[in-house]
Amino acid sequence: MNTLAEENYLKSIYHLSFDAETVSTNQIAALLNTKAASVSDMLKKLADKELVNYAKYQGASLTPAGKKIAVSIIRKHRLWEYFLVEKLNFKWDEVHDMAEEMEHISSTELIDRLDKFMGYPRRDPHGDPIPDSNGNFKNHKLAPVATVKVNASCVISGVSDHSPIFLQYLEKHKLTIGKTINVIDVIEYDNSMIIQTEDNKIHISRDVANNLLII
Amino acid sequence: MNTLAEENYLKSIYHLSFDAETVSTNQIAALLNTKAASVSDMLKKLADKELVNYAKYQGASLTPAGKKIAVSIIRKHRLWEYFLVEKLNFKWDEVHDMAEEMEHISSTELIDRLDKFMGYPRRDPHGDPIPDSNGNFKNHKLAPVATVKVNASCVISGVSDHSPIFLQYLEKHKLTIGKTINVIDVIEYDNSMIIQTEDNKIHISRDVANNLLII
DNA sequence: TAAAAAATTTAGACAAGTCTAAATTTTAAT
DNA sequence: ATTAAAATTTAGACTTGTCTAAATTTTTTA
Ligand SMILES: [Mn+2]
Ligand SMILES: [Mn+2]
Ligand SMILES: [Mn+2]
Ligand SMILES: [Mn+2]
Repeated sequence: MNTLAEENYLKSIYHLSFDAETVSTNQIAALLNTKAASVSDMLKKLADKELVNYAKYQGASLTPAGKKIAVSIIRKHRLWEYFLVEKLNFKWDEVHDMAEEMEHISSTELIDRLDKFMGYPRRDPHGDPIPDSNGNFKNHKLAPVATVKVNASCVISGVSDHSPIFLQYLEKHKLTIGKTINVIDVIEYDNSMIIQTEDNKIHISRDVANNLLII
Repeated sequence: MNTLAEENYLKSIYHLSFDAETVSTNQIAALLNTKAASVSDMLKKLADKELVNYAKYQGASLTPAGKKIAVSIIRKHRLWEYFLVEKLNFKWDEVHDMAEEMEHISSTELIDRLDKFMGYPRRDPHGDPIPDSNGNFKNHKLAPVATVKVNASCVISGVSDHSPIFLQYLEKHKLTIGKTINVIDVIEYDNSMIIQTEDNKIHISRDVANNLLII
């Protein structure tokens, strides 16, 4: 149906569309580790296939057809990540690259059966919502810990950086999905924070506070 | 490491090597649904990478390195087929094409964990042996039902045609792996056979008798 | 609002993998 | 041992996806 490259472009545009109406060539290039020239070529092709809306120099957005494909890839990615963690006992920092390959297995029957096999999980190991077989899911934006006021409590619900190094850091400090934390203090100088977790009190940098998401 | 195309060529050469020492360009082309010219190009490339032994016009064979890759692809293919049938409840005639995609998921850690998750199965849904994580397995050639003498009994242990149409035919007549059959009669005119299964007596054509394997 | 900077597109090239048609080599048949 | 047929390889072209360098457009800045 669509090539692996096309699927990856659609997925990238979808993820980038979370913040902005329209997505720029350079944003896509940065996310996919390609060059802007390559992105221009691909946007032309995807526009021909009516999977993206694209006007030269004006950025791109997904058409409904393109969005549908993007969501189906994301569904597959997250279900495979869940499988790898829950059934094969991988850690949450180990599964992303494997899922990047597995999300391109084409059969939707396969992914629907996998979904059933696992009991229709709602969220992947990183707290991200899993679209159902119709592509429906709530994708509400979570707030970073950085926005929490002193003395307020909240529950860790996601991450905006999925890199192994960050996930390992969180794991080490037991800052995992579902844990409740309380903000003790914010150091104004560098915006770092002292937080009380269920397990201990720790000092997190501004970067960590920005990439750790809460409800 | 190796491209998808390279992996498919290596796997084809491996399968074809079962019957002959060296494999011809046309045999590979037929199996892969490509043209002989494409095969010549690829054999040159694989010879450069020292994955096949290749002398122009003389056919090809796998080097130890090429064989190792081929076996690892076959291991993945068969483990995924087992997963699809045993965990996701697909039928044996539905899984081959999905496994053709899944066998190219690169992680060996993933496939080793999948193997463990399923309890180290020895054979795939079609009776083919599954190589262990070191690539070791017994691949002894099974005899077709066609070679069984009248009145002899045997156990169905494999198939040499994996097409859905053939597998569905076998399923319909309960000629599945593990079933015992007894040859009642052979019709000399067309080499068809009357066989007694655990369930009923049926008349199978020469083609069926050639593609159904027994121990 | 005109020049400078940044972003984007176009032009031209390349690698992988495939194809058709033509040339070459091997094998089979007289 | 020639010739005919079959198998295989080479030549040249095409597609997808990528890149660098140059040209163009948009956005910033002063
Ligand atoms: Mn991921
Ligand atoms: Mn995830
Ligand atoms: Mn198969
Ligand atoms: Mn099989």
